[in-house]
Amino acid sequence: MTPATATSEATSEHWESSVKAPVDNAHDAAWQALRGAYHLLTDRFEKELTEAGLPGLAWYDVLLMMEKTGGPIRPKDMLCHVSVTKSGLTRLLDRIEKAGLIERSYCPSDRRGTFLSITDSGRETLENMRPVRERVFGENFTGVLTPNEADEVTALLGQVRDSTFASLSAEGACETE
Amino acid sequence: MTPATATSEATSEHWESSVKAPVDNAHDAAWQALRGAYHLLTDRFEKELTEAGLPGLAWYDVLLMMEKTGGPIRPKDMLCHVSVTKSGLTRLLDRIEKAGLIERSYCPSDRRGTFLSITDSGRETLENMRPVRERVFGENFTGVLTPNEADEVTALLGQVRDSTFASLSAEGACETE
DNA sequence: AGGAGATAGTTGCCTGAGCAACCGTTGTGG
DNA sequence: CCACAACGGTTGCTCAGGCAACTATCTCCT
Repeated sequence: MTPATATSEATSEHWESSVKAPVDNAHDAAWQALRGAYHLLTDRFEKELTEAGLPGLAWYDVLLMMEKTGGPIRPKDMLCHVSVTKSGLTRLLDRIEKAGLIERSYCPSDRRGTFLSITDSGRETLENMRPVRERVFGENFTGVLTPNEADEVTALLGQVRDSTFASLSAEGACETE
Repeated sequence: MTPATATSEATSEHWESSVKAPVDNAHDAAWQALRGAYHLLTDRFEKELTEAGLPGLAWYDVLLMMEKTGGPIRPKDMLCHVSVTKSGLTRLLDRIEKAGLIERSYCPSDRRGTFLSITDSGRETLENMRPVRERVFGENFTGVLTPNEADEVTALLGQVRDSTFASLSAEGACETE
């Protein structure tokens, strides 16, 4: 993640005591739960993606996004959805392109820009990852929260997200336009 | 971390039909909210810590933990609370020690081990970070969620966390080869 | 007691990513 | 039409962090 990324050593047993770490108030407990849920789940997902042949979570995000949009997409429009800087994105795309999962081409409407398209190989790879996603999230997320509970999470954390996003935007952190 | 408010109108001009790709179900929305809330909040916190003079979030975690435990603590007992590997921790502690915020000494009961203690300078630094923490979390977490809502978050995400933790722990038996 | 493992911590090597400087392009005001 | 700012993307530099190998110690089992 940020640097919240793949770890094989730092998972499992290391989280044990953190799981039951005593907290002094409701908000701390909520933060602990949020943090733990996020880290454990992404760690597991990334780990299983890697085992299935996809180097990292960011690759999955990129491929998924490109499949969703359907047509060519430009790096600058990806920046809001992937949590890397633009230089990081350039190199991430370098790697993914080198692996043959996406292609770069010239953007006709803006000669500064680049068009990215997913290749057949990329689509296939993404398809291969679907069961992984379904397994992991099915076991630890979809299967754990009822749809109503999921809606609650969305409502509660959506507030946090939007509030924080507003704070950050006010400081000029991440312009999404 | 896909802020719902983010817009990519540059692309929608070309691909308006497919770009929106709204989240298809309750669980995806919940995951998006979780991810967004976590990333945005930690990014903001880390950024403000840095501005206040503390290089990173991990430094804060380490100092906070050392203050909480009071006495000397060993690196291995820290691994559960900081999400880094042991080698990463070694070097993180190197840096923090070099900055004079903690001290290493020999562990009398186990000659392999190390004792870590927080210095006065470290305590002071941590103290200086408290207002930062209170401001950020006050604005974007504590102030956004009522105590009852925080409890809900704890209950819901606690399930996810524990379930995922269980899956990871049982990884030895459950292989995907 | 003694040897086979496990454990705590450190280190070498390498990759991934942020920052800042840069280049070519686009857009804007005069 | 031109000068100049803003933008999209890439690259050099640097650093944090993971993995694997290593050392020194401890633990357990016979």
